[in-house]
Parts: sequence; C-alpha cells; structure tokens
Amino acid sequence: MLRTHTAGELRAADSGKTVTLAGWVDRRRDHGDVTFIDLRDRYGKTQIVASAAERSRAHVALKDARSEWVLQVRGTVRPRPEGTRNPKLPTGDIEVAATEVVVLNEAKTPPFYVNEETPVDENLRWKYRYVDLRRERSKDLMRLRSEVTNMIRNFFVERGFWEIETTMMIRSDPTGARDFVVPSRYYPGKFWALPQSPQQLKQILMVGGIDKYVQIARCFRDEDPRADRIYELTQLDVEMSFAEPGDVMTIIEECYTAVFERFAAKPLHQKPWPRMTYDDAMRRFGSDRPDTRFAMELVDLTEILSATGFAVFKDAIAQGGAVRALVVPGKADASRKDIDGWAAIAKARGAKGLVSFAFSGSEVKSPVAKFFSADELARVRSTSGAKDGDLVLAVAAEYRVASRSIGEVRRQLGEELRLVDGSTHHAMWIHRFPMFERELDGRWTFSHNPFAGPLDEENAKHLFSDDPGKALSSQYDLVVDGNELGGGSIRIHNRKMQERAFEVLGISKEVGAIRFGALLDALEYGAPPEGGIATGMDRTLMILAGLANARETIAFPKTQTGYDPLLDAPAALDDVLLEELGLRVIRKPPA
RNA sequence: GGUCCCGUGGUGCAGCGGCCUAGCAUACGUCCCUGUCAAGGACGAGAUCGCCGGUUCGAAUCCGGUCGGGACCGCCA
Repeated sequence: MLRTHTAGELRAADSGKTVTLAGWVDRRRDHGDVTFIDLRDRYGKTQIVASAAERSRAHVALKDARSEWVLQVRGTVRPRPEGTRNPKLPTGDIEVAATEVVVLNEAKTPPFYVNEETPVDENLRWKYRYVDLRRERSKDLMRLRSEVTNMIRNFFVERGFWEIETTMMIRSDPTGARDFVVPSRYYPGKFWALPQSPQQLKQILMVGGIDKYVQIARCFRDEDPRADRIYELTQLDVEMSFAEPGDVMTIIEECYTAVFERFAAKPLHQKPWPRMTYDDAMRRFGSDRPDTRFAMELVDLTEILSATGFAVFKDAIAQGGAVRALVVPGKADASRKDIDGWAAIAKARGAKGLVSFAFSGSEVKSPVAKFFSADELARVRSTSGAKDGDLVLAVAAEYRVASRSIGEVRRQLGEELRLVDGSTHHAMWIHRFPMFERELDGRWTFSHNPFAGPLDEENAKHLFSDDPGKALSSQYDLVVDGNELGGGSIRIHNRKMQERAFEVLGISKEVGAIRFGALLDALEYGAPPEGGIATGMDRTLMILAGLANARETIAFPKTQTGYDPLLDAPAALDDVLLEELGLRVIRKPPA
C-alpha cells in the first residue's frame, strides 16, 4: 500500500510515529512560511503541516498543491501545540509534520464544492459523481447502504437462508410494469426481458426444495421515475417453504427492527408492530399505506346524510357510495384558494369535488349550505366532532374512491399543517387485503400479484365462487411512516387454483400456459405451500436517512427521463451490432 | 401524454422593463504573511443572463416556442 495509515485513525497516542498517508487535498491554509493541508480520504481528515524552516522541499510541495490533488505524505505524527488543537476533528489532537510529499496526481478545479454541503444541480452531481462521492454526505450514504445491505444479508444467512442469484434475462410478461428488453443474437426478433422482480423464479426455487431463499435483487421497471421510484430498484427478496403469513411477518419484523434500531436516527414508535386490516386502513385513513404519525382520521357522513337534498351527495349515496370526511382542526378560516388546492388533490384521485363546512361560533360557512337543513348541518358537526373554528372537508363517491381521495387530502394536510409527529418511525403491517380489485372499466386486477393465495379455506371458496371480489388474500404489506416498504403473501401452490386466479384476471388457461408455463408446470411437480416477501431497499434507505429522493441512495443515478449524465447513456448502437441482432432502427434519435 | 416550478461568471444565490457598464458569497489566479483549521489581507481574471423568435424607443426582466433539470398526475402486479 502507498500508505501506512488512513487519514482518520491517528491519535495523540501515535505521536512520534513515522507514517505515510495518501489522499485528497481537502483544504490548504498557507501562512507563507508555514503551510497546512487537510488531507482527506474515506476515513477522515488529517492535518499535514510543513514549514520553510523545517523541510523546505515538503513545504514547497504543500504550497503548490491544490484542491483535490492526490498526495502521498510521509511524516512524523506529533501533538499539536497547546491551544491549537481542533476538537471538531477526531484527529484534531495531532498533525503530521511532512518530510516528503509526492504528488500522485494533479486535479482540475472541481466543478462544485467537495468540502461544503452546498446544494448542487443533480445533472452536475451525477455527471461528476466521482467527485460528488468524495463529499461527506454522499460518502456516508454509500456507507449506510453497504452496512444496511450486509446486515440484512447476514441476518438471513445466519438463519439458514441461502442467497441465490436468479437470472437477469427472463421472459417478458405483459402484466405489471413495462419491461426493459434485451435482443437475442441467436434468436433474431426475440428478446429477453430484465426482471421486474424475481417473483416466479423464487417460487420455482421453493419447488426445488431450496426451502429458504434470500437475495438482494436488482429489479428493472421501465416506468417514469419519481422521487421514490428509479429504473433499477433493489429489493430484499425472501421466500420460505411451509411458511404461514405470521412466519414471514415475524422474521421481517425482527430484521427490520434490528436495522432501524441500529441505523435510524429515530426510535420505532411501537414494538411489536401493530397490524391493521386493509378495511380499517381504508376506513380510518383512506389509504392502504396509512401515515399514522398524525391522527385526523376520516369520518363517515353517509348515514346522517342519507336523506339529504344535496343532489351530489344524494346521488352518490343512492348508487351505494359514501360520504367520507375529514375534520381539519382550526382551519375554518381556510381561503378559497386553499380549499381549491385540496379539491384538486381529491379530484386527481377520482372525486368529483370537495365540499367544505367551516364552523365558527354558531355559524356554518359552506358553498353548499343552502342545500342542507339546519339539522343536517348540526349533525355534520356532531358526527364529525368538529369544534369551533374547525373545517370539515367531505367527498361523496363510491366508497373506495371517496376514501382514497379524501385520504390523499389528509396526507397532504398532514405535511402542510405540520401535523406529522416526526419523533418516531411508525412501522406497521397491513393485512387482510382483498385478492382482487375492480379497475375503472370493471375488470378485475390483482391487489398484490397474480400468485398471491387466498387467506384461508373460506376465502379459497370465495375465489372459486361467482363473487371472487369477496376473497381475502394472504397478502401482508410493510408500511413505515406512510410509505409502502414492501409486501408479500403466501403463494398459490396448486395449478388449478392458480388457473382460477388467472381466470378472474381475464387470463385464459391457454394464455396462462404460454406466459407462466414454467411456474404452472412446476406447481404440478410437488410444489410446497410457501410464501415470502419483497421490500424496497432504496425506499428503506430513504427513510433511514430521511431523504427526499431515492437517487441519492444509489451510486450512479439517472435523471427523471432515464438519462445517465455520467456515461452519456442510452446511446445509439453500431450498425454492425444491430445487424447481428437482426434489428433495424425505425425512429432515429435527433442528431 | 399532461400540469406546475427552475435555468444569470466554476458553484450557490440576488436582480424581474431604463438606475445593469449585471450585484453578493464562495471557488479560481498572483502577491503578502510561521500556528491555521470555512485562516487572514491586497490585487486580478471570469457571465453577451439555457437556446430561438416576438412585443417594446429599450428585454436577464414581458410573451410564445424549444431544450435541459426537478416535483406531481397518468403509469408503476
């Protein structure tokens, strides 16, 4: 090695040692005949000093060095003179008196500050990610990710799980997200797809008797990225044979509790984690990933307004819908603009509108007050529990639409009005999901994945009945602070049942046999009852580190349009390669 | 596919019709300085305000388009 020590480890006890350090110039403080340099590496910073009197050659080299030059410094560790120690640095009691300085590499002036926490445009950061990674914050996140990943991996390996890498080139499957695709050379016109998750493969591993499987798996989804969504996500993928829902939940809860207790800045709010049914989550919070860090739970006004003359509500109720509402404390004075803003959120989730009732003194202010009797308005107040000065917001629609839209308003208000208690992390399980949900066009879609099994015998009967919408799933979701961190289920391990689930989803036996042939076949060769879970590592890191976006958690992020500023990718292919692959580009990129 | 926000020396920001010959901080360069640690001091270089077009006597500033970035909707089992 070109060094004997790192820049973070020398202490007063090392005084007198001759050491060699190597690293980057963090800062230079030149006093003329005495010059200091903070030499930085991953481990820390160490002050290097040289003076004209002591070692003129080393001194000249330090004077000439510039920010981010790479230096190798040989010298003697010595305690700093009384009164010049730096308590801010772990190495602040000592300095290295340089006797020899070798410039390992010079560096251009960096495109942004390495030694300051100033925000920098992401395009620049990703383009010069190798400079950005030297910054303390970026470096700490890489370390955090490494430590969390390894803790989780060890946790499962110690408990008898085998880490198995599944293939990255699989068959495209039109369900779910858009696939990233890889053309085949031997089979012109045919393509592999990169896995959106190793779901089918891990189930097949269970049929293979692997019994307990774990993988920190990369998954690819070609959907527009968001703050918490990236093209290449990493998931903790776990599968266990002969497991029941509680077994999976218990082991993940144990693992995540350990991870949070070691790495999170805040304690967990409750242990063991609360479990909430999907129905309760929708009823109380209007979400299947409720943010329980603040109260302001939904109230239901359907009953008390069942005879209302207000046509919008009356019609919705007549059609079997519900009036779902929220009491916003102290916001009777909300402006029209505020309310319009919240209405826009509700509308984006399918509500037709948002009705407000402002209670101040004995007065009720509402744009639709004239449609309600005094008695009804009084009951809106008493049923909702609105106090003087409170605002009630209400939405009428089909129950789930009404709940989700007002639930989204609740989520927004929690942030906006700073109702969220940020002192702890709220980890919880949501369970007893329906197996299927209706799309807007009336077709059934799965709520978790097409392989999730029914909760029990009774729900298996519902699955095979005329009303599969009644069937509850074995699904369980991990929710932390209102974010869905993961989900899993006990899988269907019987071909007939799997085909029935496909049937409900509109996938015929024939189509199912083509798309999911391997899995269906495997179910006929002694597939054990089994289940598992997948959790999002990127989101987990976001929550642990309190980040606003997932890009920061990975080493080489892309932009919102999937462009990689570092590698300038994607890029056009050579004509020769295209020819080999049997491809012709019909839409050329702009030159 | 859509909505909103942003684009000004290397970086981060200010300026939002004429007072801009574009301001501040920092970085950068030269010089001074033997105990600093966000060192200090002096001097200096560096931007036609993303790009194109329009309005106007006059545009960084207003309008339209376009490109790039971000947040969101759609989409994401």
